[in-house]
Amino acid sequence: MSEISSRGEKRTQILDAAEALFSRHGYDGVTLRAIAKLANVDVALANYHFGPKRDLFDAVFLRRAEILNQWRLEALEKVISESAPAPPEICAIIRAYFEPILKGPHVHEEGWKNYYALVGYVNSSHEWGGKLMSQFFDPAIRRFLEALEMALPGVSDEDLYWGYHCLSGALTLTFAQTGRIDHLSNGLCRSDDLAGACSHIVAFVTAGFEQLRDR
Amino acid sequence: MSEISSRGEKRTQILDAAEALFSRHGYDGVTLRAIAKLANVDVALANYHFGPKRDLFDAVFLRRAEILNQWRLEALEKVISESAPAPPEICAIIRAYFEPILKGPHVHEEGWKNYYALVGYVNSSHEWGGKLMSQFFDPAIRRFLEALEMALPGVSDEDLYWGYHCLSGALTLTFAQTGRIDHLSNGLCRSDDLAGACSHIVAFVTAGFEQLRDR
DNA sequence: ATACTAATTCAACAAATGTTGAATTTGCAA
DNA sequence: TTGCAAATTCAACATTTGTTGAATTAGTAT
Repeated sequence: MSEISSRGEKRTQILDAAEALFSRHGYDGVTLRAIAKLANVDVALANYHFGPKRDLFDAVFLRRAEILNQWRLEALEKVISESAPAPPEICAIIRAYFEPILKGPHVHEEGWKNYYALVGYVNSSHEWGGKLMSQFFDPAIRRFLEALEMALPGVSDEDLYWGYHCLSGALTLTFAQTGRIDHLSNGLCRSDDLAGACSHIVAFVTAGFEQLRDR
Repeated sequence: MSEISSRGEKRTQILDAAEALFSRHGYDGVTLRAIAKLANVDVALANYHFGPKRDLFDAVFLRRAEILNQWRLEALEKVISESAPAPPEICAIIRAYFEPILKGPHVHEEGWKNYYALVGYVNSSHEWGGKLMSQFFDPAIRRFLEALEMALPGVSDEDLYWGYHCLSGALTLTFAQTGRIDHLSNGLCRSDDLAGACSHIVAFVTAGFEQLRDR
């Protein structure tokens, strides 16, 4: 008929719907029926494709995690190799961490926006924060910290980790897109303008790390 | 008998239990029965004291919000008046924002730790992020931004707002105490050591703001 | 002690939830 | 076309959920 869904399409529709809803309301705030409704699909289909609810959440999280990591690592290796054998500039490292994910053409896609909000939710959540984030993002992060260590010789590990903590907090809140800064700034800054946020954050965070040198 | 609860005590027990559970599992992840059980109380009692579930959540959030604001504003006004008529040091402003809440003797109390985690949850959540945070914390934040504006003449509002965004992200993630940095640093840094985190964050954020001068 | 009100429990409700197994449809190969 | 497996829907389940009204207890003023 006039249906747009071809074979196997509904599986993706479920992932998209789950992504949109989980990112806005969290794991427990979303019912399988709400997902099914948004995806124009029967309730039972989610279970058929993904098993129990928790596995569906994992599937949503996993789908874009690898792509994200790949972007990051590529940009990072490029920066490192281009400046070798000298250590890269701090600013270049920070940019390699932010720009691939905040400035690509994909940031205007609804799906990626939702996914970023989901990462924001996961990262500052107790239940998921520990396991999921480590599982998928630690390798890229460690490579990133190594690069910073090269660029900041003599700086203590403790300082570096807390520096990353600050960076991560800023990125996570950006991801979450809560509309908080919009309200606070009377619309001058917009939390859904990820690319616009990027340059401000890069400058801010770069200064935060550079300050570690003279302590 | 040997019960410890005197009259009106159970109301507080409910608030404490709700605080602990909401902060760990979010609004939808907590059932009124779980709260009642942790508080050693019947399910119906929460409704009797606070009305529907949502109002209980608000009550939990409200209980410590005013105290928090008071601490912050006091410290801020003190810094401003002590340096007047010259604008205060950026570092002093930042310290006035963080230290009253991260370095007081209360940070070791279970209740306050839970509350901070709750603020972390609320701040990066879609449903609450906008309304609750603005409602209770905007006045103190605006005063804080005014002080920064004094100390950073010529810096654009946009830069200031994004600076606050970064600061807020770092603070929020600290509040959340997800154990992420513990895992990442192999136990070298501990996310429940709020006072220890404070000095690192203050230095990082101060540099982030100072960088705005020369742009 | 009595009466009265606030605090607390008890019992139960209708609605919503995740999950399951059987039934039906769909797309494709023979 | 027929057969077959994957995809999808249907109908129903046992639990759990927030909420409510009646019943009971505890504290307090008279």
